[in-house]
Amino acid sequence: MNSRSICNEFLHLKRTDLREAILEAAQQLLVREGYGSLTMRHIAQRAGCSVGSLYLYFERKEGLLFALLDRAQERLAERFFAPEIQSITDPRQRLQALARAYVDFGLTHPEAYEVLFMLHPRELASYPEERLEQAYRLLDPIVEAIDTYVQQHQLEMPDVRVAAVAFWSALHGIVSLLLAGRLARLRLEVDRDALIEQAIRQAMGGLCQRMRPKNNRTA
Amino acid sequence: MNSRSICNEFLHLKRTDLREAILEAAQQLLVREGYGSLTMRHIAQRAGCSVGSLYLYFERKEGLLFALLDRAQERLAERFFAPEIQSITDPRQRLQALARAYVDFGLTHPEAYEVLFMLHPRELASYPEERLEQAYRLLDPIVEAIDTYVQQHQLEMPDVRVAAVAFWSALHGIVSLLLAGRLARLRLEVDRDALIEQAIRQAMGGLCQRMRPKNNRTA
Amino acid sequence: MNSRSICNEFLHLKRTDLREAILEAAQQLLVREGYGSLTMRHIAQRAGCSVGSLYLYFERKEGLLFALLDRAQERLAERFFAPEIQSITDPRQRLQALARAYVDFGLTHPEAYEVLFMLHPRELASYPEERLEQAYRLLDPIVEAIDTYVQQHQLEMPDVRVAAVAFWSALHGIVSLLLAGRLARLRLEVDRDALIEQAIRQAMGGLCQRMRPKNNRTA
Amino acid sequence: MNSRSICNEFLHLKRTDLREAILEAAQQLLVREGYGSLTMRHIAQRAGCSVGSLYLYFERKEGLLFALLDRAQERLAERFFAPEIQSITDPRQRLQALARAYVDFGLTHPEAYEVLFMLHPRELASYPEERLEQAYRLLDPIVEAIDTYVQQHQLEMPDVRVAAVAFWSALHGIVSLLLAGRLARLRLEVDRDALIEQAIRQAMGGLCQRMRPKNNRTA
DNA sequence: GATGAATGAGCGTTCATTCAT
DNA sequence: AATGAATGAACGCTCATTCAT
Repeated sequence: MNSRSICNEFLHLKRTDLREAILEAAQQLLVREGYGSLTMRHIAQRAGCSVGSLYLYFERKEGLLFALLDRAQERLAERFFAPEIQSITDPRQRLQALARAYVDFGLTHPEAYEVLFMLHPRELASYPEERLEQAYRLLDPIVEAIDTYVQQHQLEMPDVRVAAVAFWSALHGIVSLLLAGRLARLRLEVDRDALIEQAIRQAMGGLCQRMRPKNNRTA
Repeated sequence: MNSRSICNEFLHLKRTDLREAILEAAQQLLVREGYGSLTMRHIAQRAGCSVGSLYLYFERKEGLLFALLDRAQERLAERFFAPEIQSITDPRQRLQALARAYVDFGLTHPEAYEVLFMLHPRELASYPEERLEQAYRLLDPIVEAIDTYVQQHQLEMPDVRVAAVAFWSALHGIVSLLLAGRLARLRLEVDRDALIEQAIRQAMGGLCQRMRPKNNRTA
Repeated sequence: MNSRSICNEFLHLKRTDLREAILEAAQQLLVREGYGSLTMRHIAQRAGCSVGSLYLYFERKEGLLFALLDRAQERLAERFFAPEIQSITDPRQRLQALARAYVDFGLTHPEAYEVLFMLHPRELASYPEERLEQAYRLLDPIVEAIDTYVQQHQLEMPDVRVAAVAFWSALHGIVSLLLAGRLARLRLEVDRDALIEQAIRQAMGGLCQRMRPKNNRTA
Repeated sequence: MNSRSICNEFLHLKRTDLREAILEAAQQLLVREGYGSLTMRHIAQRAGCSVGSLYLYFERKEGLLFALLDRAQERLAERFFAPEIQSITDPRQRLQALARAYVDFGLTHPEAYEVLFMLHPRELASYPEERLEQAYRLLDPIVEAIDTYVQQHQLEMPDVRVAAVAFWSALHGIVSLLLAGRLARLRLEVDRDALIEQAIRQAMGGLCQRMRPKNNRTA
């Protein structure tokens, strides 16, 4: 072990700090200025380091984005597996809690959400397959909750995973529209929270519509 | 007579059609390569003309994007106001037809949908206000259909516009996830059409969940 | 003589008019927007014709500039050889009248002056030698007036042509500084006309300073 | 170690000197090829660096021009405040020395002169006001010298500042005509230096012409 | 005679990336 | 570990000029 290694160990905390600072800077820039303004120059400037330093921690810009994705995944996972939610036994309430957690996560961590679900896959073409699949495994809690819910209420449902994806897509719809600011111009009479609550209500309501199929389908 | 003229004759392309060719090229590029690759050089190359020619038909890149938006609006409007849908009298069936038309529009005209609903508003900052509001007025048929549906079925619903937006956001969710290719890796057991059908079913089912609110909300 | 020639004769006036309109447009643009903004597009737009039409009357942009030069020469010549000036017999008064005419010409026809004396020779590199020399022959009236003046007052003067050039350069100095707007910031207490009058006075005064060389040179 | 490093070592050029090399290149281009050819690409090529490197030292092209102006100002100031001139006590001789210094400065530093006094103000529209006024304050030594001269010789002169501007404009006239090469074709019998000397003589002679106004003005 | 569509070259500028120090 | 100087390629855009009609 030469002096450089020693130095590295000694500086270990600082090293990690700069890496984090870079990721934070990139995240902030992404959500504030948009992907088009997410340049290495700006990241370095906001992180308070030189451009070259970025390449000490990330091989290329793409790798930096991948790291952002990893972070975002972790944060969403923390939400989904939090004791507050896991301790809810009633499947409907747990599903509702998960839905709220998802939307809340998207709105309070727009940068993470944007990276996770709104960045075009093109930009992440070479994101390792395994890490990407891991991302979508975040849906498992929703699948499980729906499964339990369906079984308990004896609902008819051909494929619970399909229902879960449809449920998730409804949540993604409201989050992405809100994040993109597309609902601002609609001049709704209700505030944002009421809209969200209604969207969640409808998403959950959609899960049990199969109970009375006869009256509705051909009415 | 140079090679271009020959080519043009061969392709039966009048020069006036170059404007359309440019828009087509831009649309294809946008959906295939992403906004980041939507450069004037690429558009010109794909349209088979020089960069300068783009500026004969569009004042700036922004104007070209705006024209794309206008086209997309027209196409969606054609779908929504088609006789096949307008002739449906049953409000539920008409709503379902609108939902299917919306999703189908998004999937068969991904470039239009992407421009309309997935491009970041930042890129369209100077899109004329009136034309943008006109775009969102495309949602009116959905609002009306839901309104009729709710009244006919005597459903409780605090604000039909909010419900319509939530309904729309569910549709947008499934379309945007499909377009972004985010559902490809989930290895669902059903095909794409079944997933869409289920998503629409849940979105519609969500509209009538308020009929039995007491047992579910606080159970 | 075919029908085309007949047509040409018939339209002869119109043709000449367009040529004049182009030159006028170019002149106005040159003085209002500067050489950097003197583009064929702008000229055509202001002249109310198409870009291609410019090339019917001028082989290239350079040729158009040359024509501007020719016009400017003619205008200055008209001033210098006007009866009002030619009829002045007193050499000093004629010289003064010429000086005033020169400065007035520069200030009232800035576009012509700019083309004649302020455009960088680089831009006129291929201006035909003969036409350029003809331009500088415009100085002849000044030379003659000074010559008569010197002889009449029996002034000592080694080379009257050199004196004339120096005299002219003083006039050019004040005109070019005024045209370029460089004197605007000096916040002089006098108005423009007084400054011009003083400049002319000094230029003329400089011609007779050799009369009393002893007291001045070594004082 | 690539070829550039070798070249740099060979030329004993430190990297910090690149800024100077860029300014030198720009100066040469400006005077040799004209403002129209003063492009960032040409500057980079002549300076032996890439285009991007220009932007390491100057925020924009305009900033590069401003730096040129600053340099030119300094050089002229050095001339005017040189001990050789400041030590001259006789006001007439000092004025003559200043005039010679001015003309000599213009002819030996044509690039500086062109930037300072011949570039169209349009190109320098956003040059900071203070720095521009500082440029024109360079004329102060001339004003002072004339003032002293006038007082000592008890000349009549309504406004010494106006006289100074007229004096300066005479100098500017000869310098700008020489720099623009407009006098080359006149085929004068005297050489350039004699012409300059005569122009200065006339400019100075003009300052004392008010001594005998009565006989001349209305004759 | 007149047009307008078209182009290739070039403009100022910014980008992700490299590398000697 | 960290830097900052440097670059080639690409960006959106404008130019003078050509040419079939």
